[in-house]
Amino acid sequence: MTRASPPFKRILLNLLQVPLKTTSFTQIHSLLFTSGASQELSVLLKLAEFLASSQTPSSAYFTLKQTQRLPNPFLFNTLISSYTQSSSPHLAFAVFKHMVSDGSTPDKYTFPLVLKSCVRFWGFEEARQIHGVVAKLGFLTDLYVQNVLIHVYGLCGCYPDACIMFDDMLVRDVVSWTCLISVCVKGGRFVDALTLFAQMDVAPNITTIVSVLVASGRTGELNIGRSVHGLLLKNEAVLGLIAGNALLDMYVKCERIDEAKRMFKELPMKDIVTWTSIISGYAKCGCLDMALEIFENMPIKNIRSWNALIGGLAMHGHGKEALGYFEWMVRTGLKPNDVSFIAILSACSHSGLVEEGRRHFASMIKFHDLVPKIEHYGCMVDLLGRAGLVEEAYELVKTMPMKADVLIWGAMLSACRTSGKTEISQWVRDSLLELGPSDSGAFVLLSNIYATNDRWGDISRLRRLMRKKGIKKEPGSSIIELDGWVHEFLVGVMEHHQMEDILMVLYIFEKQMQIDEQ
DNA sequence: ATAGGGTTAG
Repeated sequence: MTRASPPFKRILLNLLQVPLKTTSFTQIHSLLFTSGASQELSVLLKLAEFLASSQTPSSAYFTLKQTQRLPNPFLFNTLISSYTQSSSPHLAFAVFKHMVSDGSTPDKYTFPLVLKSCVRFWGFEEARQIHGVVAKLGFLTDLYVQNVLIHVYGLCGCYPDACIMFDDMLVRDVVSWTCLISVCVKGGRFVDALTLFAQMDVAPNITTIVSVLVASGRTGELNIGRSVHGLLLKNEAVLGLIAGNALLDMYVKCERIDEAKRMFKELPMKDIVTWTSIISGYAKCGCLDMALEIFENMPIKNIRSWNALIGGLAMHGHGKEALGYFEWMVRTGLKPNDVSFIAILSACSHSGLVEEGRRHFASMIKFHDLVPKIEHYGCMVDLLGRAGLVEEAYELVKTMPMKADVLIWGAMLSACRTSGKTEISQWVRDSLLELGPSDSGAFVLLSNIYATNDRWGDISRLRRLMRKKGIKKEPGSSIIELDGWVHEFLVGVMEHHQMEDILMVLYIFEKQMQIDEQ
């Protein structure tokens, strides 16, 4: 018998569906060979998936290898992709290592699959090694491989490498551009994302547009967001869930609640993301009643929906209510995350609830298994500072496990201003200066903090300080030299000519956009 | 058989 009979094949496939004990697996395994089913591709693919769910990479690898006279990359690729989707994605890399050291040559499909696993386990070093193998085996010119390398490097915290990949490419397609743009967005480089979009020389598709909408929202570039919206309308794009949500959230982030409301009404599909987004919109503009109403009518609520509501209450000084909803959320069995704690700590801070703030901060570690990040320390410093407890804030900054950043120093500085503790205040100023010229971005941030608080005196003092320290950048802007011309870019604001570039791109691609969303 | 997208806090 060279081929398995159809019923037998079906039985095997069904057996491979369920988790098995080792003994029954051994029996199936021998049946595979004696029946000839090991020649059936569909059975082998199921076998690969099954192995990934139950065996170590090396035993899975060698089992699959046994089924073939020559190593078959296709089967190993399936194994890699199954491990990538599992809860232990780094095992995909282990399979890859076996392939390479065992002489089973990877093919062009292997690299994107194994690189994708690196994104899931933050494997920058592994990605580099794979990159080396890619180069050695001559796959560096493969567009898929190049694109996924941009993506992996960008998401594993190595943005410069992603840029190098992108710059070195001779041919870039829409995915190449979209990869880099989305990497920028994920890393908070929103202006860079928009600048890249303005330089695109291929038509964007809906995936590109989604990233651009996020970037427009986060930079508050309503004009770009609106133009992108216009482009979608002109293309008669049927908005899918993701694009619709991105558009809605762009209006929310640009604080255009009326437009967001209209979008919300018109969206053909809504899910938990849509609801959360509109709540945060109502969160933000002070329409707490509307936010509450939507929240209560939501069919499903996740941690982000609760955080949006609690954060909104906190933002508008309803500290007690925010805490109430927090307790309620915990009672429903949802686990608060780090953002939940930023929301309630800032609620305590704005409402002067010192004792509650201290208690919740302590409970993060004790009861919720969370490690406070610098933002949480920042909230606490702010809370203590506002309550006039400068000494305690000072102790906290001294004992916290990480280096203080400019926001912490900013909170300390305002605490000192009202307390008159000159000794601590001097220490804060000295520490701030130690951040040094490399941290000129920090000064810009600080000057923004001052600016929003109408503290222009502080700003001019800060500028003097920066000049004295040899920090060249003026706060609030950065200078870039291009083709011998010096352009000054305002922080967080697009330059006029950049804006025009983007509108031009939108115009050019008006009729070329590939609407690939159903 | 391989690549890219949305929501929370400050």
